[in-house]
Amino acid sequence: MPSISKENYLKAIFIGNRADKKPLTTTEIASRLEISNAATSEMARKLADSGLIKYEKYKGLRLTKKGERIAVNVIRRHRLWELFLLKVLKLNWAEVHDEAEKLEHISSEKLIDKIDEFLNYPKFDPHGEPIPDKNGELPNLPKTIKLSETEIGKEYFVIKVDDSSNELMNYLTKIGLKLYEKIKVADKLKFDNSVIIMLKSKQINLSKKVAESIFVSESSINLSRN
Amino acid sequence: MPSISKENYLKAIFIGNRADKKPLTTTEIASRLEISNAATSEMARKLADSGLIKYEKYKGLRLTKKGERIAVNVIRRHRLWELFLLKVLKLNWAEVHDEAEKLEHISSEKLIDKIDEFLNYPKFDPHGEPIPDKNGELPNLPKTIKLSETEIGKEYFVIKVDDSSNELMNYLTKIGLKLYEKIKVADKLKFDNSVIIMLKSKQINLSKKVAESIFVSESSINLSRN
DNA sequence: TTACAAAGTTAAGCACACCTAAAATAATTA
DNA sequence: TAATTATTTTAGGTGTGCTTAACTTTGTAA
Repeated sequence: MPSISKENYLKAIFIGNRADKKPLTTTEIASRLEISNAATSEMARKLADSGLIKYEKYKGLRLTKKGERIAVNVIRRHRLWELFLLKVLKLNWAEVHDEAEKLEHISSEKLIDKIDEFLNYPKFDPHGEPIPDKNGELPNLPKTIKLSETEIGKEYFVIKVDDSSNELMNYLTKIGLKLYEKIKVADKLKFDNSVIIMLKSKQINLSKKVAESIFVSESSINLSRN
Repeated sequence: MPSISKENYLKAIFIGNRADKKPLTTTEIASRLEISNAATSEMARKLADSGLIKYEKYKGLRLTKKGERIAVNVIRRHRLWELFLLKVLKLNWAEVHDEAEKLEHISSEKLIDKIDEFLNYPKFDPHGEPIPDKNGELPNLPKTIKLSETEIGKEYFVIKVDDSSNELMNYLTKIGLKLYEKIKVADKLKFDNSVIIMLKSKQINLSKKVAESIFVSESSINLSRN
């Protein structure tokens, strides 16, 4: 079982993973984890020694199958805790992330499975990110586009929101925009690139920045696993 | 905020605290935490430096008010988590303790308060140990005696059980003996010092060892805080 | 194609929390 | 009381994960 620190490196590598599969640089990992380059170089060597990543000096690094399994498991633990803390224990957005960040490293497999069961095997976390199952399988996600890139007049389902800002989550909660809801794009203003949507006959104007943080799909998704 | 390690020392000192209030020895703490004497001596110095314990070399140590506040808070976190894991997430006795042992150190005040609220401000953990409230106040406990020291023919309420053995907890669960239940001492056998009790018209023979691990009172207790 | 800036690695050192072994102190017994 | 034994502390050392500073490699612009 890798240390908390090692789990965080593996998770950062998994999440930072690029679409083109090119190796990540140690610098990218360092900046993501907010530690020095030096620490990352050193850790890269250790992780490579234990077969968790593939690493060539000056060339970057990528997860091995073994490392990926661990990373996916950490992400499973994180996302289940986030959902649990928000829905069951009613923590707010700001608290949920930080708390899950700690809990993900110290929860036994058994505890996580119990939480999974309690929540009835959810497929998505509160931001719409997929929750890997016990075997590391991710649920299918429909293809999503940014709300800012939608077509006027069409209907969409809200599938995912950027999880990096609690401010955004609070705002969306306040205006009543929830995941999986159907919306209609009423208009898009050239002037400021804001998007006007219809949500249950209510008209809402979303700024460019907000519209770029909301991911929608033309098809809805099946939420439960069984 | 003290480190996990420091919290464990403070907790061990609080729990090991003697009735006569005499200072504990570093050796006692070391054995409780299963670490070397040397480590404990060193830590005693550090804790004394930060004003969490009073420590005189070769003379033993005791908590200061400040140290006690922290210890009680750790115990609050532990006992709330134990109850939560057992009742809500249905972990078994063996898992509950180890898990709580980790969770108690990384849970924010806010999270603990939410758990407290979810459980409706319980006064006792699953072993019958009192749960300190947010201010560190412990609920009143009735005077208890060991089941092995009761009088034949009298009725008692089960108040507390020794929390050091999961085996015992499993056994009590199996025979259906729960906390707060009323029992009648039917007989006590001189032969093997076992105790025969009536539990809801069912007769159960408890061995000397079991009877010494169960604490009872003649009066029942008020379970909820409000 | 070279030379130099940016990116990345190694080296040396620190804090923490532990260890074993040796030294110091306290307690016990002759 | 002195000697012996038991307890407790100090000294020196280890592994982890971080730091800054110095060095090496890589990529780019002249």
